[in-house]
Amino acid sequence: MFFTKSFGYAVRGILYVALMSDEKRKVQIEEIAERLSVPKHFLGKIMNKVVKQKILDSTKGPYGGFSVNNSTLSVPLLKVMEVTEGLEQFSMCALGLKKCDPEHPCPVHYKMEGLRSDLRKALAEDTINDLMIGNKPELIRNISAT
Amino acid sequence: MFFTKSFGYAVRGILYVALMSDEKRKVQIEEIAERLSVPKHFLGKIMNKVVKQKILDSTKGPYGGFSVNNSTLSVPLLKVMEVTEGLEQFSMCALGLKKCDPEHPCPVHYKMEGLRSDLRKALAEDTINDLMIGNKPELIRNISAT
DNA sequence: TTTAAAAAAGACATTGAAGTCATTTATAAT
DNA sequence: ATTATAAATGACTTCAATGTCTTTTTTAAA
Repeated sequence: MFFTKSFGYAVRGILYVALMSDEKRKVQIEEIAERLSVPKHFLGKIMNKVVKQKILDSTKGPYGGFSVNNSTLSVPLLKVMEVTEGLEQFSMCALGLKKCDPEHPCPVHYKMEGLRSDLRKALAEDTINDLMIGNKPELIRNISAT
Repeated sequence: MFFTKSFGYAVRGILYVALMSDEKRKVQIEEIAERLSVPKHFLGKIMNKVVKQKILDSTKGPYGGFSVNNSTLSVPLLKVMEVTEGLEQFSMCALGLKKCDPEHPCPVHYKMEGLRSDLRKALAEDTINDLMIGNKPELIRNISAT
Protein backbone atom coordinates (compact mmCIF):
# COMPACT_ATOMS: atom_id res chain seq x y z
CA MET A 1 0.00 0.00 0.00
CA PHE A 2 2.98 0.03 0.06
CA PHE A 3 5.06 1.23 -2.75
CA THR A 4 8.80 1.34 -3.27
CA LYS A 5 10.75 4.51 -2.63
CA SER A 6 11.36 4.68 -6.37
CA PHE A 7 7.66 4.99 -7.05
CA GLY A 8 7.21 7.73 -4.48
CA TYR A 9 10.20 9.65 -5.80
CA ALA A 10 8.93 9.32 -9.36
CA VAL A 11 5.44 10.58 -8.60
CA ARG A 12 6.78 13.51 -6.62
CA GLY A 13 9.43 14.33 -9.22
CA ILE A 14 7.02 14.26 -12.12
CA LEU A 15 4.58 16.32 -10.16
CA TYR A 16 7.19 18.89 -9.28
CA VAL A 17 8.19 19.30 -12.90
CA ALA A 18 4.57 19.56 -13.95
CA LEU A 19 3.87 22.20 -11.31
CA MET A 20 6.86 24.28 -12.37
CA SER A 21 6.25 23.96 -16.09
CA ASP A 22 3.81 26.80 -16.48
CA GLU A 23 6.80 29.03 -15.95
CA LYS A 24 8.08 27.92 -19.34
CA ARG A 25 11.37 26.72 -18.08
CA LYS A 26 13.06 23.43 -17.68
CA VAL A 27 13.68 22.00 -14.26
CA GLN A 28 17.02 20.54 -13.23
CA ILE A 29 17.52 17.41 -11.18
CA GLU A 30 19.51 19.49 -8.70
CA GLU A 31 16.51 21.66 -7.94
CA ILE A 32 14.06 18.78 -7.79
CA ALA A 33 16.23 16.79 -5.42
CA GLU A 34 16.73 19.78 -3.16
CA ARG A 35 13.11 20.84 -3.00
CA LEU A 36 11.89 17.31 -2.43
CA SER A 37 14.74 16.28 -0.11
CA VAL A 38 15.49 13.27 -2.23
CA PRO A 39 18.90 11.76 -3.09
CA LYS A 40 19.96 13.49 -6.29
CA HIS A 41 21.66 10.72 -8.23
CA PHE A 42 19.13 8.10 -7.31
CA LEU A 43 16.36 10.41 -8.41
CA GLY A 44 18.32 11.01 -11.61
CA LYS A 45 18.15 7.35 -12.52
CA ILE A 46 14.45 7.20 -11.82
CA MET A 47 13.79 10.32 -13.89
CA ASN A 48 15.78 8.71 -16.64
CA LYS A 49 13.39 5.78 -16.75
CA VAL A 50 10.49 8.19 -16.71
CA VAL A 51 11.92 10.00 -19.72
CA LYS A 52 12.59 6.76 -21.57
CA GLN A 53 8.91 5.95 -21.17
CA LYS A 54 7.97 9.38 -22.58
CA ILE A 55 6.31 10.50 -19.39
CA LEU A 56 8.55 13.57 -19.34
CA ASP A 57 10.99 15.16 -21.76
CA SER A 58 14.57 16.02 -20.96
CA THR A 59 17.40 17.83 -22.68
CA LYS A 60 21.07 17.79 -21.77
CA GLY A 61 23.39 20.74 -21.72
CA PRO A 62 23.00 24.37 -20.68
CA TYR A 63 19.43 25.49 -20.12
CA GLY A 64 18.50 21.84 -20.21
CA GLY A 65 16.49 19.88 -17.69
CA PHE A 66 13.18 18.12 -17.43
CA SER A 67 9.92 19.31 -18.87
CA VAL A 68 6.38 18.09 -19.43
CA ASN A 69 5.22 16.89 -22.81
CA ASN A 70 1.73 16.65 -24.20
CA SER A 71 1.07 13.32 -22.54
CA THR A 72 2.49 13.99 -19.09
CA LEU A 73 -0.66 15.21 -17.42
CA SER A 74 -2.77 12.32 -18.60
CA VAL A 75 -0.36 9.64 -17.43
CA PRO A 76 -2.03 7.37 -14.87
CA LEU A 77 -0.20 6.49 -11.68
CA LEU A 78 -0.36 2.86 -12.71
CA LYS A 79 1.98 3.74 -15.56
CA VAL A 80 4.41 5.34 -13.13
CA MET A 81 4.26 2.21 -11.03
CA GLU A 82 4.91 0.06 -14.06
CA VAL A 83 7.98 2.13 -14.94
CA THR A 84 9.43 2.13 -11.45
CA GLU A 85 8.57 -1.03 -9.57
CA GLY A 86 6.68 -3.05 -12.14
CA LEU A 87 3.21 -4.54 -11.85
CA GLU A 88 4.17 -8.01 -10.68
CA GLN A 89 2.66 -7.17 -7.29
CA PHE A 90 -0.78 -7.41 -8.79
CA SER A 91 -0.35 -10.92 -10.10
CA MET A 92 1.90 -12.34 -7.42
CA CYS A 93 0.35 -14.46 -4.64
CA ALA A 94 -0.06 -12.45 -1.46
CA LEU A 95 1.40 -15.28 0.60
CA GLY A 96 4.27 -15.82 -1.83
CA LEU A 97 3.10 -19.13 -3.29
CA LYS A 98 4.39 -20.08 -6.69
CA LYS A 99 1.16 -21.66 -7.79
CA CYS A 100 -1.87 -19.69 -6.68
CA ASP A 101 -4.88 -19.47 -8.96
CA PRO A 102 -8.58 -20.30 -8.93
CA GLU A 103 -7.66 -23.99 -9.21
CA HIS A 104 -5.34 -23.81 -6.23
CA PRO A 105 -6.22 -20.61 -4.39
CA CYS A 106 -4.21 -19.71 -1.32
CA PRO A 107 -6.30 -19.08 1.81
CA VAL A 108 -6.47 -15.35 1.19
CA HIS A 109 -6.72 -15.49 -2.60
CA TYR A 110 -10.18 -14.11 -3.20
CA LYS A 111 -10.15 -11.50 -0.51
CA MET A 112 -6.83 -10.13 -1.70
CA GLU A 113 -7.94 -10.25 -5.29
CA GLY A 114 -10.72 -7.81 -4.53
CA LEU A 115 -8.53 -5.42 -2.57
CA ARG A 116 -5.87 -5.57 -5.20
CA SER A 117 -8.19 -4.79 -8.03
CA ASP A 118 -9.50 -1.82 -6.05
CA LEU A 119 -5.97 -0.48 -5.72
CA ARG A 120 -5.18 -1.17 -9.34
CA LYS A 121 -8.33 0.57 -10.44
CA ALA A 122 -7.53 3.60 -8.32
CA LEU A 123 -4.04 3.82 -9.78
CA ALA A 124 -5.33 3.38 -13.31
CA GLU A 125 -7.91 6.13 -12.91
CA ASP A 126 -5.74 8.69 -11.16
CA THR A 127 -3.56 10.75 -13.46
CA ILE A 128 -0.82 13.23 -12.78
CA ASN A 129 -3.31 15.94 -13.59
CA ASP A 130 -5.66 14.68 -10.90
CA LEU A 131 -2.93 15.23 -8.35
CA MET A 132 -2.55 18.86 -9.37
CA ILE A 133 -5.80 20.35 -8.23
CA GLY A 134 -5.36 23.09 -5.66
CA ASN A 135 -2.94 25.94 -5.32
CA LYS A 136 0.61 25.44 -6.44
CA PRO A 137 2.61 26.53 -3.39
CA GLU A 138 0.56 24.29 -1.17
CA LEU A 139 0.88 21.36 -3.55
CA ILE A 140 4.62 21.82 -3.63
CA ARG A 141 4.78 22.01 0.12
CA ASN A 142 2.82 18.81 0.33
CA ILE A 143 5.32 16.82 -1.72
CA SER A 144 8.34 18.11 0.19
CA ALA A 145 9.47 15.91 3.02
CA THR A 146 11.12 17.83 5.90
CA MET B 1 -0.70 -6.09 -0.97
CA PHE B 2 2.13 -6.99 -0.65
CA PHE B 3 3.39 -8.66 2.41
CA THR B 4 6.83 -9.77 3.46
CA LYS B 5 7.91 -13.37 3.06
CA SER B 6 7.90 -13.62 6.84
CA PHE B 7 4.20 -12.89 6.97
CA GLY B 8 3.41 -15.45 4.29
CA TYR B 9 5.54 -18.09 6.01
CA ALA B 10 3.91 -17.34 9.35
CA VAL B 11 0.36 -17.62 8.07
CA ARG B 12 1.13 -20.84 6.24
CA GLY B 13 3.04 -22.28 9.17
CA ILE B 14 0.35 -21.53 11.70
CA LEU B 15 -2.26 -22.89 9.36
CA TYR B 16 -0.33 -26.08 8.82
CA VAL B 17 -0.02 -26.66 12.55
CA ALA B 18 -3.69 -25.92 13.04
CA LEU B 19 -4.71 -28.31 10.28
CA MET B 20 -2.58 -31.12 11.71
CA SER B 21 -3.61 -30.58 15.31
CA ASP B 22 -6.76 -32.64 15.27
CA GLU B 23 -4.44 -35.62 15.14
CA LYS B 24 -3.42 -34.82 18.71
CA ARG B 25 0.22 -34.60 17.94
CA LYS B 26 2.79 -31.88 17.87
CA VAL B 27 4.26 -30.77 14.61
CA GLN B 28 7.99 -30.29 14.11
CA ILE B 29 9.61 -27.46 12.23
CA GLU B 30 11.29 -30.05 10.02
CA GLU B 31 7.95 -31.32 8.79
CA ILE B 32 6.44 -27.89 8.34
CA ALA B 33 9.38 -26.61 6.35
CA GLU B 34 9.36 -29.66 4.11
CA ARG B 35 5.66 -29.71 3.44
CA LEU B 36 5.53 -25.99 2.74
CA SER B 37 8.86 -25.82 0.88
CA VAL B 38 10.09 -23.09 3.17
CA PRO B 39 13.62 -22.57 4.53
CA LYS B 40 13.71 -24.45 7.80
CA HIS B 41 15.82 -22.22 10.01
CA PHE B 42 14.24 -19.03 8.81
CA LEU B 43 10.81 -20.46 9.46
CA GLY B 44 12.07 -21.49 12.88
CA LYS B 45 12.76 -17.90 13.83
CA ILE B 46 9.39 -16.77 12.61
CA MET B 47 7.60 -19.55 14.49
CA ASN B 48 9.52 -18.50 17.56
CA LYS B 49 8.03 -15.02 17.37
CA VAL B 50 4.64 -16.56 16.87
CA VAL B 51 5.07 -18.63 20.02
CA LYS B 52 6.34 -15.64 21.99
CA GLN B 53 3.11 -13.87 21.10
CA LYS B 54 1.09 -16.89 22.28
CA ILE B 55 -0.35 -17.59 18.87
CA LEU B 56 0.95 -21.14 19.08
CA ASP B 57 2.49 -23.27 21.80
CA SER B 58 5.76 -25.11 21.51
CA THR B 59 7.69 -27.62 23.57
CA LYS B 60 11.31 -28.59 23.23
CA GLY B 61 12.74 -32.05 23.46
CA PRO B 62 11.53 -35.46 22.29
CA TYR B 63 7.93 -35.57 21.15
CA GLY B 64 8.02 -31.79 21.21
CA GLY B 65 7.01 -29.43 18.46
CA PHE B 66 4.39 -26.81 17.76
CA SER B 67 0.74 -27.05 18.69
CA VAL B 68 -2.36 -24.89 18.77
CA ASN B 69 -3.61 -23.35 21.97
CA ASN B 70 -7.07 -22.12 22.85
CA SER B 71 -6.55 -18.77 21.17
CA THR B 72 -4.88 -19.89 17.95
CA LEU B 73 -7.98 -20.24 15.83
CA SER B 74 -9.36 -16.86 16.75
CA VAL B 75 -6.16 -14.96 16.00
CA PRO B 76 -6.78 -12.38 13.27
CA LEU B 77 -4.33 -12.09 10.39
CA LEU B 78 -3.63 -8.54 11.47
CA LYS B 79 -2.06 -9.97 14.60
CA VAL B 80 0.15 -12.21 12.51
CA MET B 81 1.16 -9.21 10.47
CA GLU B 82 1.96 -7.27 13.61
CA VAL B 83 4.18 -10.07 14.86
CA THR B 84 6.06 -10.54 11.62
CA GLU B 85 6.36 -7.30 9.70
CA GLY B 86 4.74 -4.78 12.02
CA LEU B 87 1.87 -2.42 11.27
CA GLU B 88 3.89 0.66 10.30
CA GLN B 89 2.69 0.19 6.74
CA PHE B 90 -0.73 1.38 7.73
CA SER B 91 0.43 4.68 9.17
CA MET B 92 3.32 5.39 6.85
CA CYS B 93 2.80 7.80 3.93
CA ALA B 94 2.30 5.91 0.69
CA LEU B 95 4.75 8.20 -1.09
CA GLY B 96 7.27 7.99 1.72
CA LEU B 97 6.86 11.52 3.05
CA LYS B 98 7.88 12.15 6.64
CA LYS B 99 5.08 14.56 7.29
CA CYS B 100 1.82 13.48 5.73
CA ASP B 101 -1.43 14.15 7.55
CA PRO B 102 -4.73 15.94 7.01
CA GLU B 103 -2.88 19.25 7.50
CA HIS B 104 -0.31 18.39 4.87
CA PRO B 105 -1.75 15.52 2.85
CA CYS B 106 0.34 14.02 0.09
CA PRO B 107 -1.37 13.92 -3.30
CA VAL B 108 -2.64 10.39 -2.80
CA HIS B 109 -3.36 10.67 0.92
CA TYR B 110 -7.12 10.29 1.01
CA LYS B 111 -7.42 7.73 -1.70
CA MET B 112 -4.80 5.55 -0.08
CA GLU B 113 -6.31 6.02 3.33
CA GLY B 114 -9.50 4.40 2.13
CA LEU B 115 -7.79 1.48 0.46
CA ARG B 116 -5.57 0.95 3.45
CA SER B 117 -8.40 0.87 5.90
CA ASP B 118 -10.16 -1.68 3.70
CA LEU B 119 -7.12 -3.92 3.84
CA ARG B 120 -6.69 -3.41 7.55
CA LYS B 121 -10.31 -4.21 8.16
CA ALA B 122 -10.07 -7.38 6.10
CA LEU B 123 -7.01 -8.50 8.02
CA ALA B 124 -8.62 -7.68 11.35
CA GLU B 125 -11.76 -9.62 10.53
CA ASP B 126 -10.15 -12.71 9.05
CA THR B 127 -8.95 -15.24 11.60
CA ILE B 128 -6.92 -18.40 11.25
CA ASN B 129 -10.14 -20.29 11.64
CA ASP B 130 -11.66 -18.49 8.67
CA LEU B 131 -8.85 -19.81 6.52
CA MET B 132 -9.62 -23.39 7.52
CA ILE B 133 -12.97 -23.96 5.91
CA GLY B 134 -12.92 -26.75 3.37
CA ASN B 135 -11.34 -30.17 3.31
CA LYS B 136 -8.00 -30.63 4.92
CA PRO B 137 -5.96 -32.30 2.18
CA GLU B 138 -6.98 -29.61 -0.28
CA LEU B 139 -6.20 -26.83 2.18
CA ILE B 140 -2.78 -28.30 2.79
CA ARG B 141 -2.14 -28.61 -0.90
CA ASN B 142 -3.10 -24.98 -1.32
CA ILE B 143 -0.49 -23.73 1.11
CA SER B 144 2.30 -25.84 -0.39
CA ALA B 145 4.40 -24.07 -2.96
CA THR B 146 5.85 -26.46 -5.61
C1' DT C 1 35.09 25.22 -32.45
C1' DT C 2 35.43 25.68 -27.66
C1' DT C 3 33.42 25.74 -23.30
C1' DA C 4 30.27 25.04 -19.66
C1' DA C 5 26.13 22.93 -18.14
C1' DA C 6 23.16 19.32 -17.61
C1' DA C 7 21.43 14.49 -18.15
C1' DA C 8 22.99 9.68 -18.71
C1' DA C 9 25.60 5.87 -17.48
C1' DG C 10 28.37 2.91 -14.72
C1' DA C 11 31.01 1.39 -10.65
C1' DC C 12 30.71 0.89 -6.02
C1' DA C 13 28.70 1.17 -0.96
C1' DT C 14 24.95 0.64 2.37
C1' DT C 15 21.01 -1.39 4.35
C1' DG C 16 17.40 -4.45 5.78
C1' DA C 17 14.94 -8.71 4.57
C1' DA C 18 15.90 -13.24 3.76
C1' DG C 19 18.42 -17.32 4.32
C1' DT C 20 22.22 -20.59 6.37
C1' DC C 21 24.85 -22.75 9.86
C1' DA C 22 26.54 -23.97 14.44
C1' DT C 23 25.71 -23.86 19.30
C1' DT C 24 22.82 -23.74 23.39
C1' DT C 25 18.79 -24.86 26.13
C1' DA C 26 14.92 -27.54 27.54
C1' DT C 27 12.49 -31.87 28.08
C1' DA C 28 10.69 -36.64 27.61
C1' DA C 29 12.00 -41.33 27.86
C1' DT C 30 14.95 -44.66 29.56
C1' DA D 1 21.31 -39.27 35.87
C1' DT D 2 21.89 -39.92 31.01
C1' DT D 3 20.64 -39.55 26.47
C1' DA D 4 18.32 -38.20 22.42
C1' DT D 5 15.34 -34.91 20.44
C1' DA D 6 13.52 -30.66 19.27
C1' DA D 7 13.08 -25.60 19.84
C1' DA D 8 15.77 -21.35 20.80
C1' DT D 9 19.57 -18.46 20.04
C1' DG D 10 23.28 -16.13 17.82
C1' DA D 11 26.83 -15.39 14.21
C1' DC D 12 27.28 -15.12 9.68
C1' DT D 13 26.03 -14.82 4.39
C1' DT D 14 23.23 -13.40 0.41
C1' DC D 15 20.41 -10.54 -2.28
C1' DA D 16 17.75 -6.72 -4.00
C1' DA D 17 16.52 -1.90 -3.15
C1' DT D 18 18.52 2.16 -2.13
C1' DG D 19 22.06 5.48 -2.13
C1' DT D 20 26.81 7.70 -3.48
C1' DC D 21 30.41 8.98 -6.45
C1' DT D 22 32.79 9.45 -10.87
C1' DT D 23 32.93 9.52 -15.74
C1' DT D 24 30.73 10.05 -20.20
C1' DT D 25 27.64 12.10 -23.46
C1' DT D 26 24.94 15.72 -25.29
C1' DT D 27 23.88 20.46 -26.28
C1' DA D 28 23.39 25.61 -26.00
C1' DA D 29 25.90 29.80 -25.95
C1' DA D 30 29.80 32.42 -26.89
